[in-house]
Amino acid sequence: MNEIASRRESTRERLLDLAETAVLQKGFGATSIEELIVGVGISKSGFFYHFPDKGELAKALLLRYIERDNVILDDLFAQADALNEDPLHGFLVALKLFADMMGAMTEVHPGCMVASVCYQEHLFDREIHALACDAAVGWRARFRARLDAVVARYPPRVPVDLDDLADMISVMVDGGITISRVTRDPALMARQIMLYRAFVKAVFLGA
Amino acid sequence: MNEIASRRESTRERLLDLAETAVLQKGFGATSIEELIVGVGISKSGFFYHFPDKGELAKALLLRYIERDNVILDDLFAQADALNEDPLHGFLVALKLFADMMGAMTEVHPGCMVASVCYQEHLFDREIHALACDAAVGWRARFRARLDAVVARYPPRVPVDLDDLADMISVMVDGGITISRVTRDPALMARQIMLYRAFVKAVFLGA
DNA sequence: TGTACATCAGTGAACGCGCGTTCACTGATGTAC
DNA sequence: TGTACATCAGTGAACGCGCGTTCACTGATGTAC
Repeated sequence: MNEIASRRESTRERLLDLAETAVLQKGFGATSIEELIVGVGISKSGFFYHFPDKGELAKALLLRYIERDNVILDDLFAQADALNEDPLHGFLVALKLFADMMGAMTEVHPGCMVASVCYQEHLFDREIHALACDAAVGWRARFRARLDAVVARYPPRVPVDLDDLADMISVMVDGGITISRVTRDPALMARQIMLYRAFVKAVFLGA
Repeated sequence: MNEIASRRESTRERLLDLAETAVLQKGFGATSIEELIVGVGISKSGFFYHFPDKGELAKALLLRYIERDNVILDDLFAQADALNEDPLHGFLVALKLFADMMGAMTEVHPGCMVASVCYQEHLFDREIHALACDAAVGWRARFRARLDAVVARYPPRVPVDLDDLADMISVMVDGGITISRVTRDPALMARQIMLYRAFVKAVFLGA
């Protein structure tokens, strides 16, 4: 917390920063320790001082990603709730804010860390997979809680399982990332989130 | 087309088969030529007789995957159309058939080849990326054509862009694969497709 | 029908490179007494 | 305040392994005349 530490980010953090962008762009396997240490300006042994092995880097990366993601979502919902009393309208506002946030990313959307780590590699131990699974279940619980509040006031007009509807947002985000990367259309993501929002609206308010 | 050729699959085809399952499970980078030739029972040089380099394997894999995918979708729509005159009901039946097909896969869903190739690797040249992009645009066109037919008879009750709604199915499939893998719930995929179906229904028939 | 040549579907040995990992060591800063 | 020791944040050299790739060669089958 002293001046020096806050002004210059710790080497470990810089390694994670660099690794994050690289992994999101080309995957974990294709990201070499070499490129990270060159970027940060330390020797290879320096890397192994911070991480016992490459798997530990993956774990740290995933952990940090999930934590940050949760902070972002907390902020977003807090913002939406500040503007709204009604649970449905709060949820819809949050989705709009989320879509805007995604739309603000001008570059082609980078990957989702959870998908990046889980898509490709069986390499990883179950510890890492469990981490990713917990994250997905956490998202489900978060959105499910919101939907429970909505459903208490707005009886759904379309029969839907609320867990599935909660999962759907994760599905849209991960799928949106993939399709927006493949088509090189960064705006696609935001439009898809808005479609999800339209669906939620139709379910609880009718078409 | 002679007896021998049809009875015993060609070595090249067996290489592609093996590579496909491996790549879908752990990604292209993590799939080694070594494991493929061991599985097929040829020498390493035998592999390079069939593919000039590993990139050419990726291209062949992607091409075959996209072709097969199109055949499956053609069949599925043909089946649905045989049962139905109305474009909307035909589309809804096709989506149900699609969800059933996905649900029938008991194992955890393997990846999508397009995502597998595009997610991780910047390694690949633009030729491969162009292939994947064409596939995505092809899916959009396919579903868009269906939606155009629907819209002619059923004015949408929710304002949606038809290209976005067409893309949404690709988004749901790719996202569904990721989330179903992470949560190890193979049935998740089918349920998400059914949610998409519910959305389409709500858009054109109302909630 | 026999011979000459071409193509197909590989083999086997060798290669160089980069990657993740190890290990003994070091110079600067912090803490105890 | 000075000395002794401990911890932190690395360095530098070496390693072995597996990977993709190359190249000269081969044995079986197909085709021309």
